[in-house]
Amino acid sequence: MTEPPAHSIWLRPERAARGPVPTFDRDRIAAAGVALADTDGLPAVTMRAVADALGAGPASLYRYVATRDELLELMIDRVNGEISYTELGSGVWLDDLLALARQSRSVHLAHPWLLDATATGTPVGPHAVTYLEHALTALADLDAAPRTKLEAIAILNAVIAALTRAEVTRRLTGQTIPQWQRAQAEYLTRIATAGRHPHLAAALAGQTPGSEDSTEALFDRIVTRVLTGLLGPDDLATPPRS
Amino acid sequence: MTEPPAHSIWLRPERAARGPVPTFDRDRIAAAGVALADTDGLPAVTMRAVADALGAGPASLYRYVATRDELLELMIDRVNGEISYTELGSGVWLDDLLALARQSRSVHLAHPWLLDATATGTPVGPHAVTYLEHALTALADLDAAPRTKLEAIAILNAVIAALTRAEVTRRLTGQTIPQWQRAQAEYLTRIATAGRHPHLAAALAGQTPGSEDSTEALFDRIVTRVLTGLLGPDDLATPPRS
DNA sequence: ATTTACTGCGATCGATGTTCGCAGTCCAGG
DNA sequence: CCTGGACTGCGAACATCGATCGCAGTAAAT
Repeated sequence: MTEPPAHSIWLRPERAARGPVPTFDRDRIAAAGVALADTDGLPAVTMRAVADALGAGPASLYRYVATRDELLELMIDRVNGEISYTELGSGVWLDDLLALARQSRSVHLAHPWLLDATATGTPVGPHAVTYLEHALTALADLDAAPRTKLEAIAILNAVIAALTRAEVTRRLTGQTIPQWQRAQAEYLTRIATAGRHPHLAAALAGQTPGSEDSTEALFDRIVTRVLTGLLGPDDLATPPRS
Repeated sequence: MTEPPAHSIWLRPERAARGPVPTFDRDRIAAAGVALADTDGLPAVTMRAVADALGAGPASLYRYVATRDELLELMIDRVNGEISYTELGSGVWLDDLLALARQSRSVHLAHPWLLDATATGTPVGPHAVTYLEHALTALADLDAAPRTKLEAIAILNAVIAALTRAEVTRRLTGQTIPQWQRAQAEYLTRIATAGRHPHLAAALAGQTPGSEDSTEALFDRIVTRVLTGLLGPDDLATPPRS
């Protein structure tokens, strides 16, 4: 009766009661995975690669992790631990959430693979729970249903992800690596100028690549507007329709 | 000198000038992939599965598609073609974008795998361009920079995806399929009630599972608030900070 | 000391994306 | 009408990946 632990990895004890002392631990494994992903991207994080980055055999990892997705969960939670909460506690919920968003953004920029890793609806690890708790703390004085607050936080995270993804791809576009971005741009302009898409053509033509806003300022502005739209007073939600 | 076409699939001609008439075409392949994904999920869409759903050999697909990701692009574009634009043209940009968002939502609900397929920053196909054009048309009379409009649309799409993902997982939670949702809920409540997370505990306790709003009404309300926050008048963005 | 439970891991399985080469098919140009 | 070149379908195979199995060694519990 060796019922396998169908639980989440966070509910499973890290060390067993009996048996030899393990050579590694979850932290070292997660660190190795993060290092690999940071330098060579998510696809480079294979079980074998992580294993012999640790100097272990290919099958040894399965003593610590039930599946590759659990390894990704460890990695995600590890970089979520890099978030700092020292700038919170301003007393203004919008400022606190903005600080939180900035922290999340910088983590995503430092670990671009995080965007792909969290893209599939991944369960939340301990550090994500800490993040959630701080966000709810920031909203404690706000008069809104808990459900509304949780939804606002979820949407904030989605917006952060979208903005950061655009930023990452924009950063890579200037470099040498990518191929499909060129193809997409060529395709877009070709389609737009081939008639039948006048507004798109105008929008693409109206792009002024130089003299952009500071990326941080733009990020702040958009996050601010989304948050005020979501959590601001009710009369903002029924605007100039008239 | 058989330089392979490094272009996007949308820039590549579907049929060759010479040679035998192909047995299949991109539409049929995309349809087969969509059918497979609809019934058994995205992982079921393997090259072999699609091939012999079509009655073809495993390697024949590569005459139509350079890689599996291109097959996914075909599938994505195909379901994007299910979007209807008949309810647009109200003259009020918010109503038009809301109608667009509703259409996008229903497509995502009809094809849940779309969430995972578009999660990785995928290039846009012809039908996505049509979608973009309609969104820009709705915003034509609005006084804002093209860049702002494009960003607002991108964020709207991200919000739609987040809301729809929550809806899909909520729908599956009631059923038999998933395992990790239970584990996650158990983990969340255990963590929250184990102290150190008072606001989370309060928020989870404050959930009233019965008497929820209509999902459509909630969707409309959130999308409306996000859009007015993003594209509404400027004085909304500097709120009760006082 | 014996039992029990765990660890590291070589070998291996099954599945998947993709490539190669060949035989057959169809169109363009003469 | 014919012929050459280009394309098609596809069986076979390759590389790689996630995951499993079983065994020898080790540490704690009894």
